[in-house]
Amino acid sequence: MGRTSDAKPRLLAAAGELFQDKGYHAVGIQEICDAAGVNKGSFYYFFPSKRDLVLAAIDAQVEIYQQELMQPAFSSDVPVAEQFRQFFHLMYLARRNLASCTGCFFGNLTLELSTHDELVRGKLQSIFEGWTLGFERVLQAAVEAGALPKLDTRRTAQALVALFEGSALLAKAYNDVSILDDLSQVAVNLVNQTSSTI
Amino acid sequence: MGRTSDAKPRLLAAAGELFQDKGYHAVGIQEICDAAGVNKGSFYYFFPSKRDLVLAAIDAQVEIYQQELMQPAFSSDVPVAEQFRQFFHLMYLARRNLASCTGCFFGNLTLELSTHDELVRGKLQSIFEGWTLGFERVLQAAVEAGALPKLDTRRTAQALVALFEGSALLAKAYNDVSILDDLSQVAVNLVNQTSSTI
DNA sequence: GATATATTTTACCAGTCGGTCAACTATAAG
DNA sequence: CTTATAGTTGACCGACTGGTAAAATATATC
Repeated sequence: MGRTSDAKPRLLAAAGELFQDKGYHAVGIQEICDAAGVNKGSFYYFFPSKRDLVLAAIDAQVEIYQQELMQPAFSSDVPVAEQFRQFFHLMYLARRNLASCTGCFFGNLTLELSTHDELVRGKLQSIFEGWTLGFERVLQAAVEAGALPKLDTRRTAQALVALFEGSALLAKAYNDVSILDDLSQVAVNLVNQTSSTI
Repeated sequence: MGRTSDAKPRLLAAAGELFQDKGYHAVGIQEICDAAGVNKGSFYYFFPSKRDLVLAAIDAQVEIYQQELMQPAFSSDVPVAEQFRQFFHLMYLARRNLASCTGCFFGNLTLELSTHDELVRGKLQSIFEGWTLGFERVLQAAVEAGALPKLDTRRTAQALVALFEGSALLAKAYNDVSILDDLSQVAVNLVNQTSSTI
C-alpha cells in the first residue's frame, strides 16, 4: 500500500549512463537526480548512499552485458574463434553511435574505485572472474570437440578478457571505436594459436 | 635572482603517486600539497590549475616509464618475444612490493579523464601511440632479421599495448600483480604466433 | 471513504572543493 | 650592502559535495 514509483529504475538507468561516460567521482548525486527527474530527497529514500547506488548500478549493468554481449556472442554455432570476434564486434556496434567512446563500464569503475572501496573491487573482480570462467568453458568445449588443439584454457580465457578491456581502453584513448573491431582479429588469432598448446 | 626551490618537483612526485593510487578526482590539491610539504598558495605559484598539474605529472611519468620499463626491456639482445615478456615482468616487479595493485598510471587517467578533457585524452593517446610505434619497430626489426615470420606489425603492436593495459586492469581488479607475469606468456605467444602471418 | 504507508518535496547542513590574493620573506645577482 | 624578484604564507571565497530531516502528498488496500 501507499503510492508506487518507478523512480528507482530511472535512477539506476541514469546512474549507469552517467557513471559510464563521466566516471564515479565526476558525477554528483544532484546530476543523476536531474537526469532521472527525481528529487535528491527521493534519491536517499531509495539508496542510503552514493556507494550503494554504484553497487546497484553495477548489478544492473551485469544484466545488460549478459543479455547484449555474452549471450548473443556465445550462443551461435559458428566456430569458437568467430564467437570471440563477435563478442568484440558487438561491443563495437553498441558503442559506434555514441558521441564519444566511453570504454567498458566495469573497466572504468575498476580503475577508478578498486583502490578506494574493497567491496566494489571484489564485486568487479567477481564479474571479470565470471567472464573468464565463461570464456574458459567455451574454449574447453571446443577443445573437447576437437575444434581446437589442447591449450591453457584458464590463461587464454584471462588473456581474452584482458585484451578486451585493453581494447576498450585504447578505443577510449584514441576516441575511436574501430579499434575494438580491429583487435577482434587478434582475439581470433589468440584462440586459434598453436604456439600455446601444452 | 630571488630564492630557489624544489617544491615543483616535489609536487610532481606527490601528484604522480597520489593520482596513481587514488585517481584524479579522488585526490584534492590540499592532499597533494600536504604530501609534498608545500602550501596551497605555493602550489598555485607553480601550477595555474589542477588540470595543468596533471598534464605536467603525465609528462613526468612518461619519462619514468621510458627509463624504467621501455629502455630496460627493449635494449637487451634476447629474442624479441622475451623482450616483451620482460616488459610485463618489469611492471610486475615495480608493483609487487606495493600495498595494493594500482594499475597503469596512463590507463587509469585514460578511463577517468579522456571523456572530460580533450587535451588530456590527446596526450594519453599520443603516449599509447608512441608505445605502439616503438613495439612496431621492434617487431619489424625482428621480421627483417628473420627472427619472426611476416606479420601485421601495427595490429600486433597495438594488441600488445592493449594486452598490457588489460593485464594491469585485471591485476588491479583482482588486486594480484602476478596476473601481469602470468599474461606475459600470452604476449610471448602473440609475438611468436604463426596464425597472424600475412 | 478511511487510513496506513510509500513516495515526494523542500529547505537545510557541515565539509570540502578548486582557486585567489596581498602581505611577507629569503636570496641570487649587481 | 642593496635591491629586484623568486618563492612562501595563511586567510579567504563562492560553489558544490554527499547527506539529513520533517512536513506534505498521493495511493493501494481494506
